[in-house]
Amino acid sequence: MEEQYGRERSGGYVTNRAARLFIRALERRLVNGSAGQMPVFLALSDGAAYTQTELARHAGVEQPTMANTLQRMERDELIARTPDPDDRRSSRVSLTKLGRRRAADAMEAALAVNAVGLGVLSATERDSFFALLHRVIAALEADGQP
Amino acid sequence: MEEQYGRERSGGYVTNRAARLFIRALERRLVNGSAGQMPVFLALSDGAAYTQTELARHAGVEQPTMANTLQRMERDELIARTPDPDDRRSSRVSLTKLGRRRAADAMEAALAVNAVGLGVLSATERDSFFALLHRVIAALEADGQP
DNA sequence: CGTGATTGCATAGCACACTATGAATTTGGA
DNA sequence: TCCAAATTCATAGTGTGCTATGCAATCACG
Repeated sequence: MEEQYGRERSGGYVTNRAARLFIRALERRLVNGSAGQMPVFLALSDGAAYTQTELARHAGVEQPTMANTLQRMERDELIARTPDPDDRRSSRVSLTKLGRRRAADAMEAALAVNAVGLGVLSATERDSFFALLHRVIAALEADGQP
Repeated sequence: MEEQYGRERSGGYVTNRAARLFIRALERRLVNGSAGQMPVFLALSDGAAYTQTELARHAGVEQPTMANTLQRMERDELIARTPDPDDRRSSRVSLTKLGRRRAADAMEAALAVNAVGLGVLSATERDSFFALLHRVIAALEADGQP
């Protein structure tokens, strides 16, 4: 018998559902700030300054997506851009004082959300969870390439 | 580029990344049509007619999200709405002939994407994958409730 | 029977993701 | 040197998701 295609056995459905629940759980814990800023906070919170392209690659999103996110974060005075002296096309992005505060809050919230979502799994199961997801991610990334 | 430990051990990051890769893999295989329509196709492809609220619940999205999706699908003549004779607030949504064709295409594409993404896992690992994700989803759903 | 609560849907406004495209700058090769 | 290719970023347009809110219809109960 053919495998019945159902929502509950669809990798796309379950990962999408889990991802949206993670995002909502995070945003409930953040009065100001939203989930798309997390990878930027993660990259910059140690004081480093990256270019937009580096941040996009680091976050695993396309460049225009990161451009929009940085525009909002600049509007909200979470980041600052300083022109790159060696390349006039480029800026180095770094956190403002406010940005560092928000980054610390966001990091704490992310830990709490992970505790809720993954806390129902044993340490061994958590390892399996990440290992399986990483393999699925690798397979899908390979599918996108020529 | 060295891996950032935090990102790779964040449930939100990995599920979000996997979900977006599933969506992109699906949409590459669909010339017309996009991923948000999948749950509607899935619910209606057996000829059933549901209300908007039922579809939203079935898809696991909020009502305004489904309202937008149905509006686009109606614009593209994939669905039709017939007024509910018993409740003048409500309509029953069903697939048009074009919608049924697109639903069949989408279902086939979804199976192909699952084969790519989950094909790297053994049957046992696939079972673990879904079981673990369902438990994480349940934990996060519980977090949202009072 | 009426009225307050609930339900079904629409709309507004935002965040964030994508593709496609273009402008400016830098790089590299003939 | 000089011009074509590559790189960096911005912008336009669309889809999908959310919360907040409002209106109309239905329901429930005193």
